[in-house]
Amino acid sequence: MNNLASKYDPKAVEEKWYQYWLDHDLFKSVPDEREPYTIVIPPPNVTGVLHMGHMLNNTIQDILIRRARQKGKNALWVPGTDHASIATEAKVVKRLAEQGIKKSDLTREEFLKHAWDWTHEHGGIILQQLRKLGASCDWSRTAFTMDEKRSEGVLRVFVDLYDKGLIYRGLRMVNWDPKAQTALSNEEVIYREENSKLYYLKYYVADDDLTGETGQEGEIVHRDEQGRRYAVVATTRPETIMGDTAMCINPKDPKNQWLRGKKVIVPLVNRVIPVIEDRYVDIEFGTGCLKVTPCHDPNDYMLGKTHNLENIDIFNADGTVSDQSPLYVGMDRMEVRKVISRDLTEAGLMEKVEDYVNKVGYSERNSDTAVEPRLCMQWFLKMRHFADLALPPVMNDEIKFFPQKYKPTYHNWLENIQDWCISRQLWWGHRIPAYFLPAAEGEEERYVVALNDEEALAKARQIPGFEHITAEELRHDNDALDTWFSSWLWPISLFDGINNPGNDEIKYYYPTNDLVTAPDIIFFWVARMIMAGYEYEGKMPFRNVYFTGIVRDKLGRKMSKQLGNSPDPLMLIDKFGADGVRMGMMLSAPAGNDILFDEALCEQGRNFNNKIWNAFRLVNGWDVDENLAQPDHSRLAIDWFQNKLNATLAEVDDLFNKFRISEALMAVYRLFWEDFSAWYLEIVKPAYQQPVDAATMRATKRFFDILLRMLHPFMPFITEELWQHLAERADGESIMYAPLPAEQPVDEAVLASMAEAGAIVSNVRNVRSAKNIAPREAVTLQVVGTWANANAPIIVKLAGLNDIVAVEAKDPTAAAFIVGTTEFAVPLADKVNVEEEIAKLQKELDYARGFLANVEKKLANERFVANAPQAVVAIERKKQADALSKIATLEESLKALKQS
RNA sequence: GGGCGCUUAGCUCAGCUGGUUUAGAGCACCUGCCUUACAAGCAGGGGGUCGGCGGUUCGAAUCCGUCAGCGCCCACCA
Repeated sequence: MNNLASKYDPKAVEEKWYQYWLDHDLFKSVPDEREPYTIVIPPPNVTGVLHMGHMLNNTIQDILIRRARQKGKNALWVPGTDHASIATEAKVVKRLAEQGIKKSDLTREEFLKHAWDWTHEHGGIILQQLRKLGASCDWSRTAFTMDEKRSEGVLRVFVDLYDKGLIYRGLRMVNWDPKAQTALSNEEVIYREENSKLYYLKYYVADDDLTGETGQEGEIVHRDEQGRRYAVVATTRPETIMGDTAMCINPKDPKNQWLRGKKVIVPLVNRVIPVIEDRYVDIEFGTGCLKVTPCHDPNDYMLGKTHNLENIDIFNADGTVSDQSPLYVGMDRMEVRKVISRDLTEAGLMEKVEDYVNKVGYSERNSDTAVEPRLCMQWFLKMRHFADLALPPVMNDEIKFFPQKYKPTYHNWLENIQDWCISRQLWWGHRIPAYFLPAAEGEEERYVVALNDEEALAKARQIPGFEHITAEELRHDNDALDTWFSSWLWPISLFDGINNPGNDEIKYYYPTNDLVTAPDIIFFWVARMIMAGYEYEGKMPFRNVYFTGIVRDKLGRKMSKQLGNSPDPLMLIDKFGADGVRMGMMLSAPAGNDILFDEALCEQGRNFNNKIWNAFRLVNGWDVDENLAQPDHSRLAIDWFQNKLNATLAEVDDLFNKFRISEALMAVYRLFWEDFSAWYLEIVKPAYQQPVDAATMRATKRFFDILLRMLHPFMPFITEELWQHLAERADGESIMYAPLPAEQPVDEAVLASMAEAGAIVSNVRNVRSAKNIAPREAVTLQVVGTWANANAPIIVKLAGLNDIVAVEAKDPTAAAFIVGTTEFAVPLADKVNVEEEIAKLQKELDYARGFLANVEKKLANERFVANAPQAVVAIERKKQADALSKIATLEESLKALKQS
């Protein structure tokens, strides 16, 4: 009857259909008269490998884009990759090191050659992996943040913002990554709580005459055995004392009044430094004495500026001690901490060491490297202007965030925004288009900012005194731009909107519709895209932002290589099929929460595929008899399922509009498994080897078609595979473009009637189950009193009845149950167990009485009757009447049973 | 220190502006079934009083307050 295997085999169909879609350019989009629907992919690192976060994120995007196609939109999903400067450069440096090559031995050009080689070697693997998932991106548009167009756009934007006065160069305390040896933005620093130590160091008073008394009331003066006085400073970073140029106390601190105007000696270093006073110092913390190291702490830097302190930079770029320091030159900062702690102790200059928990900043890209505050010249973008552009549209929901809870976070960040350090001391990236003019030692650096060498030269020659400067004399800035300085242009640059403003593509596709991304890049990327969008297009870059959760394991732990709890997505696809994995992702992804991923969910997805597959096998195997009349139960089932389908279509639509995609999937899942397979198909299914009538077959295939369309965004492969068997189609056609039916009204009465019929069927099955009555053994259903349900033929078929008969009083040896207010009974002859029946009915009676008591309590409350809406009171009265009737029925049944 | 969010069956979550029979779903669990679409399955079943306390109300899982626990984001206390 059927040549399809009894199990669905994803491997046999996935590659075939993906190739089919590619061969027929079905993911391709060009502007036309249809309404556009656009998504730009959050570009993964070009040399990255697919992980579970990508799986989730891209599954959602694919679902949205496929659904948009079904809705008749011109759907475009643009793919691409990100050059990820720090991460990629780090990988290249590491690889070179393995070959015995040091970056510092290479020229910029040589290094970049290696980097491009690496990129071409590993680049785009991740995009290949996305195809396995079924991602329907328009691959002909694949972009790279460092390809020609995107690079040109970045430079144009830099020049433009410089010309607008929004970019400046300055000496600032920045976050320095000593491993990558580059500056970082504030956002690239991750603070982690750490168990460290608080070291209490002795700073002796210089030229102490030893005459000072113990001090005034409230003063705390330390003395050693010789009577020499010293101050105690608490610090977590004793290795920076070589850079100390002052000690600071709060002028109002009673403990330390005696130190005012004194000078103290830096331990080991023996440098004499002044005691300064500043209200910045917290009297309560430690001893109230703060060591001031202006070059190695942002706050100390501020103090240094205010109090005109000397700056001693004791660290090199790689975190080793510089020759500015009198001690430990060349030693690594972390090593120094250990050594100096010992040396201080041995010298008797350590008062004590305490355990202390504090937060230490780490580089986001080199997570094992503590960030070092460092004073250096960098490029910055003024952010106030951009914050003012980007805040209102989100706060007033022109751009909607899903879930909404990220709005305050966004607001808070923009309110307190600081200038963005955009320069990186890296080669892999967009080279900063600034050109320095020759300058004498000590003279202030002068530069021009221009798109290319020629323009730079022309600009330079306009500067008085430089009319005859040559290209060779101009020095191109060696630094690259922060990666995010290109990513923030993504929704514009993908359509060449920077280089070629107002072109047809940008006009058609921009603003894009939905952005799907993880919340951890809300500042790095989302906020900045909004800024660039308004600056360069005057419009939002996207209408909705859907923040996915972080993918965790089922115990709620973050996925990590160390824990080994991060499954390989491709292995999962191999095991469960792409559709199964997609479903597994979505089943675990409630909107707005972290997702707890469990392989069992992929298994559930695979099982569902199998369910669909087998339902299809069933229908596919039916023979049609054109002359056969349609049975009543089939006609009724079709009417019911049509209504159920309409209701679910509306429900799914609503859920999608709210980005409740998991719930939408669950609605379709239940519709297919419960309503369609367990009920509808069981009703219309002909007896073994019997044909089905033509009308029922037509309706069933039509339902199947619509169900496949509804499922397609979630499970593109199996739906395409089965769809081809349902209808004749031309080469190049695809379920991907098969529209969903328009909204249709739902007849609630039909649904209610079937619900009642279903309850009756379940009750009879329950009796069968309890009494061990074989499915084939027909039973009779008695109805006590008057009752009517149009779906009686369905009940007869599904409950395996030979008849439904109305009776005045039920058979005394029957198993009884109540649905609604009507009592039903299945005569059992000798099988009845009177005791059990009594117990069962008694339980129901107790429940009904309790229920009634509740209702009557309400109705007895005059204020309820007076104040509650009429409708609510009416409902309560109906409940009361129903309960009374049910109780009467039960009491009568019990009485009869007990007499028998 | 500031801000946000969460706490409903064993697990993961719905339950929107308070009242559609004394709370729903999926999974898990229990019982019985290899009933020719599917054991990756079928049928049936048990299970929560909605974190604690107090308040508003005729009526609260749903609103307010408070306490407890959990989580996230931001912030220069060395």
